[in-house]
This record gives sequence, structure tokens and C-alpha cells, in this order.
Amino acid sequence: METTYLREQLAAKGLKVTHQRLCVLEAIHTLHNHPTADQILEHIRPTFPTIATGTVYKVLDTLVENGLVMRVQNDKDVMRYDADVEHQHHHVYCKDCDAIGDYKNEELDHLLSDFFATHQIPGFSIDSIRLHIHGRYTEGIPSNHIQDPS
Amino acid sequence: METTYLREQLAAKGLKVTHQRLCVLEAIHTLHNHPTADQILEHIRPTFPTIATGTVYKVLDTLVENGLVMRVQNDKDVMRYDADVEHQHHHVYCKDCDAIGDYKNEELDHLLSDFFATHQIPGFSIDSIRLHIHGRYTEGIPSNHIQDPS
DNA sequence: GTATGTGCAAACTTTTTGCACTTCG
DNA sequence: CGAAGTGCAAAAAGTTTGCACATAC
Repeated sequence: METTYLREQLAAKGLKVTHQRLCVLEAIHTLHNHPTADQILEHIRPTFPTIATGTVYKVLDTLVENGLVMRVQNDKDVMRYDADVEHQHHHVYCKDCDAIGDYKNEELDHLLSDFFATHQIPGFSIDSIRLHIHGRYTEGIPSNHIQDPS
Repeated sequence: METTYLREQLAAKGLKVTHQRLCVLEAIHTLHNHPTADQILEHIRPTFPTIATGTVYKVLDTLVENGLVMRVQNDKDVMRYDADVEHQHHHVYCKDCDAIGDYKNEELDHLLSDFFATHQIPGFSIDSIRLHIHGRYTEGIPSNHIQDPS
């Protein structure tokens, strides 16, 4: 993966561009299946065996705090991470496998923002709305990719 | 709290009606703020000091498996529990405090079911859809109660 | 009576922490 | 050079497990 973009992402937030941070970012982008901290570590170790577990957690915290990565999680699972913070999207949770897929649809997003524009929640200011779509993949392997069938 | 209803809930699922299960169910209903396992324990201990931690976790698992209780969770938090499984509702997450409120609106639910009736997700069958509404409470204490301002 | 549930304590998993050392800018 | 980041290893936090004992039905 080209790291120029990742370096820029870090620099733009005033974060130091370290080898560890690049590796973690790159891992989440590559393992686009909403990886766990452990999967991120396993992905990095072959090429960077000395990276510390604690470092990965600290880097993940920093990335989340700076909005470069999002936390995602199942009801019954470890924390997982999503590097796609650019495109507003929702998540699809399979009850059988532990896959978390992406779901994107602009029509839906308009529907939601229209709805909440006219239905404010008293005493609460909304930052973002995310659908958790629960169910089952019916045919084999989940694609885990954004779909916008508009 | 009247336990007759709780006893019936358990019996209806073919579960044995034990003191421990009643206490846990009662606690989640009473602590309507989506309590953690720990808060449930603290609520029970004064009147039932000998209940074991492991038991509470086992009871919670059983209740979730049988659909009497739902898991709810913040991005950065312990597991929490919700005893309102009757009324389809969504959750409101405050970024400042760790309150999780309820949001209920039938118009919204119709909007969503209409949308997904005409926009199936290929290879996926939907069981339920839940909004995670992120933002901040702007005025003091969150009410944490269902609102349906229709 | 018997299947089911509970208590207990030990163990496991995931994540956090503190501090000396290193690195980026 | 100095502030920010990392490695390490220990420990916290939350949850699970196994097995003898107890209880609901």
C-alpha cells in the first residue's frame, strides 16, 4: 500500500509520522473486514516483529481520538476497527458468522437527515446516526463491501 | 417490583424460576438506565448478599439467549443490558457522559421498514434495525426515557 | 428424582498503565 | 534539543469456566 496518503492523514492532524502508526493504519485499510487489535498485530508482525502490543492499543486510541479510525463492535465481541471515516456508512451484523459488513446508501441518509431535521430530540444534539442492521448472510461468504444500489 | 410478570416471562420460555433470575431481571427493569453487570450486582447485593458474580453473568447470558434482555453497548465501554425487549426502540449515546437513552418513534420505524422493503441487501436477510444516535445531551441530566413525539 | 441452576475460586482475554528509552520534527 | 511516541512487562478489568452442591419442577 502506498503510504503517502497515510502520512498525510497523520500529518494533517499534527501527529508524528511513526513507523508504528503507519503500520497500524495500513493494516486496518488492508484488512478491510473491521479487524480486531489482535488481527492488526498479526498482520504487522511478519514485517515488523518488534512492535509492542501496548503500542498498537495506544496507536489505535490516538487514531480514534483524531478521527482517522472508528470503533465498531458486535454485541458479543472484542473491539474492532474501521478505517473508512470518509464515507458515511452503516454496518450489517451477521448473527451466524461474526462478519460485519458495510452498507451505504445516500437515499437512506437523506431520509434520515430529513426525518431528524423535523424531529429533534429534546435536550440532545445529534452528531451522527448509524444503523446497526442485524440478520444473517444467506448465501455464503459476505462480501463486506460497500453497496449503494440506489 | 411485582415479580408475577417476571415469573411469567421466565416460565413462558421454559426457564426455571429461580431467586437469582428474578433478582437480575428485576434489577435491569428497576435500573432502567441500561446497567452494567456490576451495577446489577450492586443493586442485588443489599437484599441478596450471597449471589455470585459468575451467576449474574450466567443468568444474563440465559436471559439474552431467550430474548428477555438485550445487550447494549457504547463504543468504549463495558457490556450493558436493556430489559425492554417488547417495544422496538433505538438508542441515543452521549459523548460526554456515558448515558445511553432510549428513542422511540413509530413514524421512523415505518420509514425504515418501507425503505428496506424496497431496498433489500443482496445475500442478507434482515432481522432488526437499530439506530445508534450519537451526540451530546445539551441540558443537564438525560431523562433516559422513551420519547415518541410523533 | 432428575435435570437444571448456583456458588466459588481460579483462569482467561482483552486492554491499560508506568516508566525508561527512542525518535520525529 | 525537546516534545511526543514506543517497548516492555506487570496488572487491571471484565468475563468465563469447571465442578461440587443445591433447587425447581
